[in-house]
Amino acid sequence: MNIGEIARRAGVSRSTVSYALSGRRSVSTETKQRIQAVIDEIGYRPNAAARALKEGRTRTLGLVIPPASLRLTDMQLGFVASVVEAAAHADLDVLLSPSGGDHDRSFERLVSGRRVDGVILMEIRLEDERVTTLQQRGLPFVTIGHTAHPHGTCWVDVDYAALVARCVHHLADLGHRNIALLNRSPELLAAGYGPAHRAQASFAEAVRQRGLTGIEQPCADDPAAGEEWFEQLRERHPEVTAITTVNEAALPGLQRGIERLNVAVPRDLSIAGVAARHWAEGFRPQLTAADVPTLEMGSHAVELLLERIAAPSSPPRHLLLAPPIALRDSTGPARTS
Amino acid sequence: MNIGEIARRAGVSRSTVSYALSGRRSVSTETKQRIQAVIDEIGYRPNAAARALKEGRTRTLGLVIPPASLRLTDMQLGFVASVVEAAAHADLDVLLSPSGGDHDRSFERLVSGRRVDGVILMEIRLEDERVTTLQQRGLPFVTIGHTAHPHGTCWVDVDYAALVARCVHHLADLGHRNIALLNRSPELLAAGYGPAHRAQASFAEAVRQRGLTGIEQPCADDPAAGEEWFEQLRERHPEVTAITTVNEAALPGLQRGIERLNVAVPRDLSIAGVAARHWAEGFRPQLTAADVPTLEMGSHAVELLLERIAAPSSPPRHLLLAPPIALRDSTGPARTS
DNA sequence: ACAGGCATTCGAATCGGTTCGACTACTCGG
DNA sequence: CCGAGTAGTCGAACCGATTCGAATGCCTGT
Repeated sequence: MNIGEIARRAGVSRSTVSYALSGRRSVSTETKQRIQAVIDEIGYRPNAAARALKEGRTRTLGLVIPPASLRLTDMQLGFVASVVEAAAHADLDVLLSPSGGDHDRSFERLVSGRRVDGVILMEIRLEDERVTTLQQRGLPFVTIGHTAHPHGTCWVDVDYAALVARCVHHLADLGHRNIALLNRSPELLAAGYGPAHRAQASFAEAVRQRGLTGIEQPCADDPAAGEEWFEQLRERHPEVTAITTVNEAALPGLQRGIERLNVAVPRDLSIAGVAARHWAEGFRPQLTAADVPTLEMGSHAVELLLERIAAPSSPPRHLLLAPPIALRDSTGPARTS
Repeated sequence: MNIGEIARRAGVSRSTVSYALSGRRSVSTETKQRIQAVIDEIGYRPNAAARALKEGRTRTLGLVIPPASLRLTDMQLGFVASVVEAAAHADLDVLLSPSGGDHDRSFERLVSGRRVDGVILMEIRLEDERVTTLQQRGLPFVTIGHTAHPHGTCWVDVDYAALVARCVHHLADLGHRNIALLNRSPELLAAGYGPAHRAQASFAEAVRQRGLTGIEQPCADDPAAGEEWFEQLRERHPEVTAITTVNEAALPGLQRGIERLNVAVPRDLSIAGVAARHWAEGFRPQLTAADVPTLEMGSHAVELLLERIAAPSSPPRHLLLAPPIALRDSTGPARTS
C-alpha cells in the first residue's frame, strides 16, 4: 500500500495525506479523520526506502562488531544489547556489520552506501583504520573505546588506567607487596588493543609509585588459559599474594585453578579487578571489582551519536567512566609471614 | 556522489553508467573504462535507498532477538553471530529488532515498512503472535525453533525431543533407574516456550518406556538457580543417580553444587544433556552432551530464508537437527549399591 | 546497394515518499 | 464593502537509482 492508494481512497491528494501524517501543515479535522480511517482499514506504513531517499536520512544506526567468528565477550555483548535497546528507544533501527578491518565488504557498504545516519564502533585499536575512513567520509560516528589520538573524535570508554591503578592502590593499602596483573591476550596486545595497553602501562606505573613488585603476564581470553596462567603464576612466583585482573573471560579458569590448588581467597590470595557485575558476583568468593557499566556506556554512545548527527560540526565530546570499585569478598589484608 | 555526477564527468548518460555497472546491457570497453576511472577517482557507491526503492528489495534481512533487557544465552548469541556471518557472506545486511511481542515498535517497523526482504525469528513460543503477523503480511520468514503448528512455516530447530530421549536411553543403558531432568525456567514453561515443553514431554515418555523413575523440575536460567536446584535434588531425591540437562545457563551452578557437596562425577552421578560445545567442554569433568550446532543452524536459517525470498510460494521447508551425543567424561555405569 | 541485425547509447518513465509554490475560500479589521 | 491574512488543498518537482523503448551507426550477407 502506498500513499497514492490512501489518497485515492480518501479522495484527497497525496500531499494532503503526507501533511496529515507529518503535521507540517494544517489539515482539517474532518479530512484527517477520513485519512486515518482509510489507513486503519488497510494498514498503511510509509515505505522506508522512499522516505530515506527524499529525506536524506535513514533513521538507522550502524553498529560495527568484531567478526562473528570471534566469540563475543560478555562485555561486548552487553554493549551490543544496550546500544540496540537505546536505539530502539529513540525509534531507530540498528544495522550490524561484523568486520574487523576496513576492507570488509559489509563495512564498506555501511559507510559508503548511505545506509546509516551514523556508526558506533566497538573494539577499536590504538591505531584504527576504520576511524580514519569514517573521518574521511564525514559520516558521524562514536567509538566505544578510544584510539591513541582521542581528541578529534567522539567516544565513550572505561578508564582502565584509573581502575587498574585503584586496584593496585587498594591492594597495596592492604599490605600486598607482590602483585600480578592478569591482562588480556597477547594477540590483543600485539594488535594494539587500547585497554590491554593502558592496563599494562597503568599497572607498571602504580606498582612503581608504591614501590611494589609487579608481575605482568598476558593471558588468552578463555577459561582454559586462565587456569594455566594461574598454575604458572603459583609455580614461578609463589611470593605473589594479590592479583589484579582485567580479563573477564579468564575468570572461570582462574576460579578453577584456585580450587584445584586449594588456595584460600582472600586469606592466601587477594583479587581485585575490572569485570561485568555478572561475572564479579558469579565468582566465589564474590569479586572485589569495578563493575563495567555496559548498559550505561551503550546508551551514552547512542546519545553522543545522535548529538553528532544533529550537529556534525560541534566539538567532539568524550566520556571516560571510572565506576567505583565495589568491595566484595575477594580482597583482604596480606598474610604476614 | 550520485550516478548523475559520474555520468557528467564521464561524458555519458546516467543509464549508461548504470548498465556499465550492472552489466545488463553491453557497454563498449572504452566507455566502461572511462566510467570506472571516474568512479575510482571520486569513490562512488550507489545510494542504497534509491536502489531499494526502484528494485523493491532492500538486500537486508531482519533478525528478531529477545528484548535487550534479557540476558542472551550463549546459544542465542551463537545464532545471532552465525546469522550475521552467513548474511554477510551473501552480501546482505542484518537489521536487529529486540522485541518480545507483536506490538513492539521496532517489530512493526521491520514488518510493515518494507525495511527488510525477510525476517529470521528467534526464541519463538508454541503459540506466537509474531508468526501470525508475518504470515498475514506475506513477508518471507524463517524461525529458529518451531511453533505448535509447524507445517505451514519454514524453520530450523534442534530436535530436543529426540536428544532428551537419547540421553535418557543412554543413561538407562548404563543402569540408571532414577533420573532427573534439569529443565529450563518455570517462566519459559509458562510462556509456552517450545524446547522446554518438548524436553519435558519427551523425558516423561522415555522414562515411561524404560520403566524408570523420573524427576522433572524446572530451574531458572542462571548459575545461582542451578546450584540451588542441585542442593534440593540431593536433599529430596537422594536416590537419583543421573541427570539429563537442557539448561546451559544453570551448568556453572550445577558444577559448583557438585563440588560443594563433594559428589564424584561420574562415579556417584552421571550427567548427559544438550549444550553448546563450549559449555560441555568447559564443565569438569567434560560433559557427555549433544552439541547444539548453532553455527550450522544460523547459516541454514539464512539459506532457507533466501530460498523463500526467491520463491515465496514454494512449499515451506523444515530442518530438524539431531546432532550425535558426544561421549565425554560425565557418564558412567550406575553405582550398584 | 540495401535490408537486417547487432552493439552502443540516450532520454524518459518509474519506484513512493516529501515539500514548495500557488490557488481557493473564508474571516476579520477598518 | 474591500484588502489582507490564513486555513486547507492541490499539482508538480525532486531524491537517485533502474529499465524500457527508441535512435544511431556499423557490419554482414545477398
